[in-house]
Amino acid sequence: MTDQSASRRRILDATRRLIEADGVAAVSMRKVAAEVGLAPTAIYWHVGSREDLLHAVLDEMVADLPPIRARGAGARDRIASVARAARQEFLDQVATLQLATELGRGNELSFRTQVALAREMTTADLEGDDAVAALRSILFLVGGFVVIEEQYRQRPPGELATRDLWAEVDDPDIDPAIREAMTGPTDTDALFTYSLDRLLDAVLD
Amino acid sequence: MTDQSASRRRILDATRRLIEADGVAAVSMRKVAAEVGLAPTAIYWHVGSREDLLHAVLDEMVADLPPIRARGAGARDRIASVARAARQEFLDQVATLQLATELGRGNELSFRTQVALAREMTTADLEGDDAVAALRSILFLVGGFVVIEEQYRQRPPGELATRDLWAEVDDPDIDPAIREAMTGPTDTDALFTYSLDRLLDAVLD
DNA sequence: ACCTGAACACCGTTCAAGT
DNA sequence: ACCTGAACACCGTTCAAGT
Repeated sequence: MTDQSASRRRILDATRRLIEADGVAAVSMRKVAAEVGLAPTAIYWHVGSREDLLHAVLDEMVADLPPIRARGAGARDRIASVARAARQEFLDQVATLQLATELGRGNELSFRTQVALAREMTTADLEGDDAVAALRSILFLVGGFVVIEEQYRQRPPGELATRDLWAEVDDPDIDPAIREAMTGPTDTDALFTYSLDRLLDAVLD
Repeated sequence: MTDQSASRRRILDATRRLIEADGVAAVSMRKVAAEVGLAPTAIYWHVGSREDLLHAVLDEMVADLPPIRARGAGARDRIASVARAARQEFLDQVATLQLATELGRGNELSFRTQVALAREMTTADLEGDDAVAALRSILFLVGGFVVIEEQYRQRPPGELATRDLWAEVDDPDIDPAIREAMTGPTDTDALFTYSLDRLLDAVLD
């Protein structure tokens, strides 16, 4: 691992820089090669195909993720803190999430959270099918929020947000107050806390 | 709308066929052109760029989606039925979801569910911030499930599922029964029903 | 109005050839 | 072991030219 060639090291670093600056789509073999001052074909010798290259970069990104640590005293607090930490991790590391999704390795990221949750469930003496169902439902909540928030952030300039679409709704079967509220922005932080709290209410003991 | 040229019609149909068979990535101007028997450059005259083409196809896919209808008598049943119908719609129309995500128009799909939920909230006399928070949390639950299930389905052949990763876990802080259960398959239908029920428990009155 | 062909600037990838 | 250059089969897109 430590005796990799300097060229390989520079190729991986340049690729990661490209991804974090302009997204996965911005990575081309010719661009990476230019960045490190090699012929495009030299990349193949060091890291293999474009896909191999992206996988290698993701490996390093995943290794660099901070561990998910539980905080707090009670079981509920600790479980909630894991869920919040997992979400925060990917809000902070958008490139990692995007690359993992692109390569079909989102499950690897999810796994870290699964293990952390399983530890807290065990500590809290939660057992059996209920514990597993609770674990998985929390997992989907976190994963769902992260992925949807990410999609929301990547909405192309021209596209309308749903709050704009709501401004044009004129439906007598819909409470005007609800309609009005839907034209406002969504506070995803607050919504996540709310959803998580409600789910934990229902799922724990 | 009805007086579009036959060529344009055939271009849109061929593109949609390509997307539904092999995914968005399989759509190239040259392939579409070959499919309809025109020179690649003729596509530009009829539908504009590749992006314009994809947007036009998505427009038609969205128009073809069946309306989301509430079923049942009580408020809770009707709200749950909307959530289930919304999820089912996209499990049935994977190509539509994939294309919308790719084009950053996932919010449009979400909007249909938002309106249907707002109607049921109004009928049930749910009002104020609580109703909106409930609506949005249900929305994120449905959206999260749909997107994650979709990602899960697209896992490339070589990649490991998290259940495989669990098989190698040997952590004294994790209940062996939980570990064992996590090596099994996830019944996403049951998990969705479970999560939705728990959320509705906590969110409705 | 509708379509073609040539052309440009990009891709990923293979492979023989060099040092 | 490490790297280059030529080459192949693809891309999206523009534009002048044809009917």
